[in-house]
Amino acid sequence: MAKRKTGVPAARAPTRTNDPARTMAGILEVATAEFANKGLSGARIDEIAAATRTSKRMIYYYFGSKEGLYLAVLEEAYRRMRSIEADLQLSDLSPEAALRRLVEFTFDHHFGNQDYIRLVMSENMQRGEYLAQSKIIQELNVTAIEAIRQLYDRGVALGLFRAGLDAIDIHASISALTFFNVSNQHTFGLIFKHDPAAEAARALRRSNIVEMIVRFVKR
Amino acid sequence: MAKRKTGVPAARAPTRTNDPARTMAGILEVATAEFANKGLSGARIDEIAAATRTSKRMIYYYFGSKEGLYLAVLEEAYRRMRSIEADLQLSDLSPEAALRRLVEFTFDHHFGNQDYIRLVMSENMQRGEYLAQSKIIQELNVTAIEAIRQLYDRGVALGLFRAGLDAIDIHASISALTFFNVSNQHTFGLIFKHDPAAEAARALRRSNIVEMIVRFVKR
DNA sequence: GGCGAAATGAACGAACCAGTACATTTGGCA
DNA sequence: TGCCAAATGTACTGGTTCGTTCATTTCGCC
Repeated sequence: MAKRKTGVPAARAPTRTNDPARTMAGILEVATAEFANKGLSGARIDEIAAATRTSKRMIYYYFGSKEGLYLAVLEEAYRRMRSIEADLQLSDLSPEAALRRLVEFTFDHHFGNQDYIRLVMSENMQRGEYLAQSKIIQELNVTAIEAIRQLYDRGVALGLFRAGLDAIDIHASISALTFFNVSNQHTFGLIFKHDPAAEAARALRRSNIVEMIVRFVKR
Repeated sequence: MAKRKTGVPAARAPTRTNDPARTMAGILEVATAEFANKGLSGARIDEIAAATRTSKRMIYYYFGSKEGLYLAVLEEAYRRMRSIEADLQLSDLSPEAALRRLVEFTFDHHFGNQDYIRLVMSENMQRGEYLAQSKIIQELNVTAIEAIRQLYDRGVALGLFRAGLDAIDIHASISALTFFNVSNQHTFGLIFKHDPAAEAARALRRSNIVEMIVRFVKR
């Protein structure tokens, strides 16, 4: 108002710059943290907007609704997850080494991406309602299964693993053990307080989980 | 108004009956379902009140606030959980049989009490904030650990189990595998759809979990 | 049989919150 | 260089939701 008005370019006044991609990315980043922290119903659009460089208006402009934003956050989180676990070179290793590596990776990855864990928890509280709406996610974690199937089949062929197991079932066990370690840390830790040297406790837990999976598949 | 007024007892008109215990129990029951379904922030006090024989006024009269009601629900759920798992006669069985029985029981119990699972999920979304406020819960699941410790020590003494394991760690594994089976059923089932003969799949999953735990502790 | 505390009912209010109406600016392109 | 669609800012609104106020009824007890 005071700066413009005349034909003068106003010496590059603090003027707005259109940058849709940046705006959307910024919204998604803030929204991811908010939804991960408070869940779908606990999250507040106003708080997301306030933490953004832009305004609430833009959230609705790009994502349509709170649910639309939530779904976009969910999809992005799954997509990121998949792309990371894609470049895990397992075929070079022996079946058992590959399995150990996979479990260790999953454990560390879950521990290091608690926002993702909490988003999945949240989505399970919604009974998968929003994930079901997503087309792109359906085919996602099939790759995770493929990695297990391949290493498992190799192990069976070499006589190292016992036959008759299901790759999905193995995946379920790995996920359960590593996911729970993060998802239920608060209630579990509260009842059985053992945080002194949490670092050491976690390392021990990690190796026990690896051991449990390996023992399950070996003959 | 029309019924009373005169000294006539009005032939036992549909008159109110004070029954605090019943009122509180009714509120708790409805609230448990609501909080389990929608979580703390998703739950609606008005909906709880509507589903009750009584009114919203009574919820605040007895529980003070939404959070107070939530905490009461949480405590009651944990208490119920503990009382059920208390009468599991494990000392009569061999260590391995006892362990199998404990895992099977936990699996079935988690599957059969999904409200409890969802309340625990919800509480973990709140980072254990409310559970931490509860005095009575702190000492609760210590009994669950004791059961494991006893059967494990017996197994080690008999040379059946390998030494050096931690009862809390074993408990964590059992909980993780059985809890996840319910808590993440929606996202997991969505990605790897395998519901045909869900009954059979669940039985298989159950026996695999038992097998995994047993293989972990045996020499 | 009546007194007072406990228990209950009905309606209301104030804050909160998702979503929108209106107005403006930016920037690619003809 | 001017036009128009895309992008953005500001202020508001209508419904929802926790919690309360005011009034009444029940019932144990003296």
